[in-house]
Parts: sequence; structure tokens; C-alpha cells
Amino acid sequence: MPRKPAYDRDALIARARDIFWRQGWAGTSLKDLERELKLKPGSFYAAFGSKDALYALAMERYVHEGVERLDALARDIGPLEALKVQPRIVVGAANAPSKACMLAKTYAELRAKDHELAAKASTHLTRMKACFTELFRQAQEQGEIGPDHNPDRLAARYQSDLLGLRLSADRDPTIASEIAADIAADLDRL
Amino acid sequence: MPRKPAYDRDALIARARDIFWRQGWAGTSLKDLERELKLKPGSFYAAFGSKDALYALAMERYVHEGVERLDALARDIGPLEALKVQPRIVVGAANAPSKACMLAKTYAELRAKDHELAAKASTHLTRMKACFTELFRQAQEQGEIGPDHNPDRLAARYQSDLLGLRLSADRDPTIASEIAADIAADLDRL
DNA sequence: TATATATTTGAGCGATCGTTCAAGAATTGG
DNA sequence: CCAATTCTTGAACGATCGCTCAAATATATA
Repeated sequence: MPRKPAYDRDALIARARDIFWRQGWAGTSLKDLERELKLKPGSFYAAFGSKDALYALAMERYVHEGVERLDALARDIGPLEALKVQPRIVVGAANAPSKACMLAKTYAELRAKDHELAAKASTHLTRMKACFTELFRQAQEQGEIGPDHNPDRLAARYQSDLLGLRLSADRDPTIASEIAADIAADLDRL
Repeated sequence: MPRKPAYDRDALIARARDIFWRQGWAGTSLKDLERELKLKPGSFYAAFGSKDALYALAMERYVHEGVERLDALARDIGPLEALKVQPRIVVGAANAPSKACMLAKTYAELRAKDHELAAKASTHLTRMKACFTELFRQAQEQGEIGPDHNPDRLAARYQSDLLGLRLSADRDPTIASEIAADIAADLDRL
């Protein structure tokens, strides 16, 4: 006998992710969300509980899609090739809300306040790094990179480079694509 | 016949820089500044005009000191050696307000709003890159790196790596010092 | 010491923050 | 068509935001 919601919850989370990704935590007000998601306060809080709860859902969506995309890429063109292409992809993502990584932005913004969302962002970043580690490990297994490299260390450096690249890409896509090429070239020398 | 201020304006700017650096723009309220700088609202606005004006002064101080420190280092130990040591220095700066770069944090936080402070942060980052370019150029002149490298491109990559490293260092100093070593090692292969 | 000039103080401004809640609208099962 | 249940709506809450300003206080000159 009840009434059904007029909105698609999953679609709203994806839209919220884009807004948060672009504008950050403090930069996104509930007014913004109400306008963009077309939800009045009552519906918003019935659906998500709080701004922070929605932000957490948005980050989970962000990570999940990111990991899935990279894994799919690796299955298609192999682990090392996927790692080499990834920099160019993130730099070239023309209609992304931001070139910079949402997790890095969140962590940088909220870590000083010991906000729970900063801790969650950090956990997600660790998950992403584990994903890189696995790809380096596979590449090594297949003989695509030398046997005396430590996959975990390569992954740490790779993630760091990617974070810097994506920050740089937000300012100057032209220069960023040169950096992306250089990062990929480095992987060939392993 | 007038009365003199009870505060040291320069010292206040340095303290403000540390607070903004750590907590970011939105993360720092005037209540925070009044408490830490020991200034009541009236004195604060008489001295600095606005929160944003003080933030701009804080960024200028940040850049000025950063450039000076690196230049002095280069005069001491040479351009390439300075570039190689810099990553370890920023990672090891134990009592810095944040390991991450204040300019990068500012840009990431405020760029979506087209805030004037984001534009200023970007300008400052360009200044810093020019500083790196000059050091690479000198290193090349002295034969410390090969002649077919483009100093500007090396500087772009170097700055990107440094931004990523510093973001990583905020989360895990141990891993960051490994990354710092790897970045320095890369400079030896030029 | 008297006077002129600055600084310091803190109450409080309007705006916006995230959030709550009661009332009205809408849809489903019986 | 009725009744039950949920969703939608929007006014409004207390807190905090950056900031203003007039009164009180302190200091340097004459």
C-alpha cells in the first residue's frame, strides 16, 4: 500500500559523487545538493540520513567504478599495458568533474579535522594501491618487468605519480599529457 | 602621538600561514584565527582587511620562503643535488603544518568555485616550477644531466612527482621516504 | 598633565550552515 | 472508493559563518 520514491537512488548517488568530486566537502552545501538532485530537505534526509553519509556512499561508488574500470582494462590489454595507459586516460577524461582524484582531495581537505571521511578516503586509497600492486605482480609474473622489483614499492610510487599527475592535469592538460607520457615511458624501463 | 599595535604583523602572517596550510580555507574560521593569533575581530580586520586577504599574504609568505630555501640549497650543494635532496627534505619535515603543498591544497579546494585564491595558488605553482626549470637548466649546463633533455619538461614532471609525494607523505611517511628515494634515483639516470 | 590619535574590545549584524518535523499530496492494497 | 502508508514539501531551528562598528582603553606628543 505504500508509495514509491520518485527518484532513482543509484542515479542520485552518482550525481552526488560528481558534485562532491568537483566541489569538495565544504564546497558543497545542502542547498547545492537539493538543487542538483531535485530533492527537498525532507526527502534528502529520508533517503540518505546526512550529508556525510551521502558523501561516504559517493566515495564508495567512486572507488568501486575506478577499480572495476582498471581491472577490465587489464583483462583486455594486460596488466602492464593497463598501468601504462591509465595516466593518459585520467588526463584525457574531458568531462570528468575534476581531473584530480576525489579521494586525494577529500583526504587533503578533511585530514586536519580528523574527520571520519578522511579516514575512509585513506582506506579507499589503500585499496586502490593494492589494485596497482596486483597488476605489477602480474606483470612481473608474465616477465613484462624485471624480477628484482618489489610490486608493492612500484605501486606506491605509481600511485604517488598518478596523484601528482592528476593534480597537475587540473591546472594544465597540455603539460599533463606530457607528464603522463613520461610516466608511461618509465614503466617500460622496469 | 598614536598608539602602536601590540602585535608583530609578520609573525602573525607566519602563524596564519601554518593554520591555513594545515586546515585549508574553509577549514579555518575567523574564530580559529582570532584564538590562535590572539586578535579580536576589530583588530583582525584593521590589520588584514579580510580572511581572504590574509590567506593571500600567507601564500605569498609560503612561496617566498620555499623558493629562498631551495635557491640557498642549490648554492650550497649544486642544482642537481638540491633537486635530489628536496624530496627527502619535504618528507622529513617533521613539524611542518602539513606534508602536502599548501598551494596544491588551496588550488584543489577552491578551483571549482573559481575563487581568486585558486588563481593565485596556480600562479605561485608556476613560479615554483620556473624555479625547478632554472635548476635543471643549470644542472644541464654543468653537464650533470644529458644535453638532450628539456629542462622545462623535466621541471613539470618533477613538480608533479613532488606534489604526489607530498600528498602521499601526509598519509604514510614511511612509504613516502621510499618514494622520495626513488624520485631522487630517477634524477641520477638523466 | 592634557589632548589627540590609535588600538582594543565585544556585542551583534545578516547570511548561510546542516538538519528537523509537521502537514499535505500521492499511490498502493483491499 | 476507502484506508493505510509513504513520500514530498517548505517553514523554521539553533549554530556558525565572515564581518561591522561604536564605545572603552592606551599611548605618544605638546
